[in-house]
Amino acid sequence: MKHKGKATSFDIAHYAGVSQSTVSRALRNSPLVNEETRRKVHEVAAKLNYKVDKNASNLRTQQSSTLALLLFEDPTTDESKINPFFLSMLGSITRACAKEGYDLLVSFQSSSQDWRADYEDSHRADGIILLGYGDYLDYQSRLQKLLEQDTKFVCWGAKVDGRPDLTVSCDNYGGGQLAAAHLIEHKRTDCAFIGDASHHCPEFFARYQGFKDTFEKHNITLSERKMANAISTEDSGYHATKSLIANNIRFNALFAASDLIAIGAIRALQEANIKVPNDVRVVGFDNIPAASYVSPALTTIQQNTTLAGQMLVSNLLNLIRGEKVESTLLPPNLIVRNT
Amino acid sequence: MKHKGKATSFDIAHYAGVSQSTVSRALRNSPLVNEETRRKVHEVAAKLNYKVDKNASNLRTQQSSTLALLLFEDPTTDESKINPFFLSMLGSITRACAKEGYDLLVSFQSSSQDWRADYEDSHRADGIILLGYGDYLDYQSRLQKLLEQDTKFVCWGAKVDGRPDLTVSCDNYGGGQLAAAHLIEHKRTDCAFIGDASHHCPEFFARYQGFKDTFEKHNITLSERKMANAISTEDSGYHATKSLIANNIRFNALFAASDLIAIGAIRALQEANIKVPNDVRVVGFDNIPAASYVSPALTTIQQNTTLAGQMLVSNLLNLIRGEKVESTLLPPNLIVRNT
DNA sequence: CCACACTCTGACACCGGTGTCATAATGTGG
DNA sequence: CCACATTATGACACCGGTGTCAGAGTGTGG
Repeated sequence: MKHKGKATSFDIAHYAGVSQSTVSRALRNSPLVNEETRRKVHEVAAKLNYKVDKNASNLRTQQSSTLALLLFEDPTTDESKINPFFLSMLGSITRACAKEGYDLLVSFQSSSQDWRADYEDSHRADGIILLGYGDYLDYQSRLQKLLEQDTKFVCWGAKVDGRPDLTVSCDNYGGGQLAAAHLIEHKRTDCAFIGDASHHCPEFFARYQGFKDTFEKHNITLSERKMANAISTEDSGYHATKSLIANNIRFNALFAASDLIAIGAIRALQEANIKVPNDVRVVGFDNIPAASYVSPALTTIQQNTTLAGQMLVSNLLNLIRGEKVESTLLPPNLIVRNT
Repeated sequence: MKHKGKATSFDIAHYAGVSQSTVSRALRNSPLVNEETRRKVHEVAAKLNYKVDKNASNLRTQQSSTLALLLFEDPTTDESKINPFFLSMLGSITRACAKEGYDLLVSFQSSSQDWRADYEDSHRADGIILLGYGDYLDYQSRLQKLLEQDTKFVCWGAKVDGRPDLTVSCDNYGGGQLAAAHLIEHKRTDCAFIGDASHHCPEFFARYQGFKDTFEKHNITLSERKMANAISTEDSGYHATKSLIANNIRFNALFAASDLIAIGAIRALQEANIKVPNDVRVVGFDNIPAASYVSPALTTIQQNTTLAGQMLVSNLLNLIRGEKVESTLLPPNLIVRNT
């Protein structure tokens, strides 16, 4: 019963004394096959350590039980450090896939290069999940191309008007509102914002809008001067905050568009001998693992990554199955810690 | 020239006015095909947005240009937080795969459940990378089974004597030596160790051994009492350190088996009003991204994840190609920060 | 002009499954 | 006992490529 190479369904058929067709049916528990034959086949298959050849199976059925994840990195980020928020997402997406019986192909994309978005074209994956902040070079036109090719995909991130793709995202606007309400409650109305309030990054923009609008509802106008641009890295947050301080701009609260930015901001504040939270309260966004490790522990707006991963996967699967799917907005959550 | 469904090589053949065989050859730039035909075929293929069907191709060639990554989680860790060190590894492995033209299938394994290690059996992947700390339930016997099946795989982690698998690992023993040398240099010889010095986690054990041996070379014996067990989480490090303090155990330096443990330890020290690094110097292990964010920034032993990822992938590929491969030991690196 | 090498192309089997169709075996009612 | 439904099985085409082999077409030397 020893073999060279992997066993095929023909081997099983031979040893079980049935035809290969029957083996195939038996292994997939088709009701067409007799209970006893089924048992016999399963038994032989187990003994030979037989596994269905996915390539053959996929080829025939024209589907792969595999999803592809394209992770877009912040172009300026150094290559060994990946945004921890996306890593959390990756974890939950993997798990969600596994739960649905799908495998996951992971690819990190440098947005500068050509996308490696041909997983579906080449029948490697049934659908694609796009993960990344911001609006990359040619993002729109590339999405358009995916749509034209009738590729099944879902995006993580802000729903942009006029972009007809299916998205799952955190309610960034609502998160901004939560942050504002929290600071107002603590009478900190002289606020700085570190992030990017332009349209480059729709997520950051929405967070800022929700933040600003809430203040305005309380008849407080945020000063344009107290804003600094930053991308989602610790370093960028540090330098942006540093430049505010250097320009002698004062504030008693700071809202950062992401936790990494917030962590960098806190470093800059502490270096300038500004006490957190006594002098300046800080609120971040994402609730990355490190947020609870830094000291003082970061107050932040949590995105529910577990749920997000599940929604991305289940929306994508529904799309693949041809069901009607709507873009999904997930509620954020204020986590009050020590800043 | 508009099609329903995806184009096949027959479609290309039809439009290019050649046979399907020639299309296949032309697309793979076989020297057998005439330059002009080659160009023509490529042109038509591009126009039809043709992509080779990987399933068909893999089925025929019996290889998948895909590697699988099995990530074993610390069983006690809450599901949304994954050890950041492994996430860094994941990033570098992805990149290394891409560079070699391989795709990567990612799977998170709960070690309690059955391994999902049949990627090779089912021809989904040409080889497997195993990533995880420690010696899990049935780890040995499962590896044995992989070996018997002649599955190609490499492991990250300590080389355990008598385990005939191919590994890539950081020189954990050497890292422990570095940590010890650093502390001795600063005259901190009254050291605590937080981790697991038993054999449960061979990586942690090797780190401790290198640490201890270096002290002994300086005629200093580490007190068994100043050790506490912890798994690689912030929380575990916190509680372990807390219990040392509660037992009135004093020390002026602390070596943590991982950065997460170190970060938890620092929190416990600070809560007990013990100053870091003035009262207690702390050295971690891994150099996870958060290590540089926490304050004071963590002094730690760096593992070169970029190189590690590359070595895992290239060793595995060599193994697949049937070349002779040796287990690889990577040199660690002391990163001095503020603890 | 023929033998032979060389270049390029097409026909065809093949990879290992899945789905369809035909059919053998058995049971059931009239 | 025959007509017919029901159940279980095998034969076979098929998915879309790749590799082998045979042969057409052209060139070169004797």
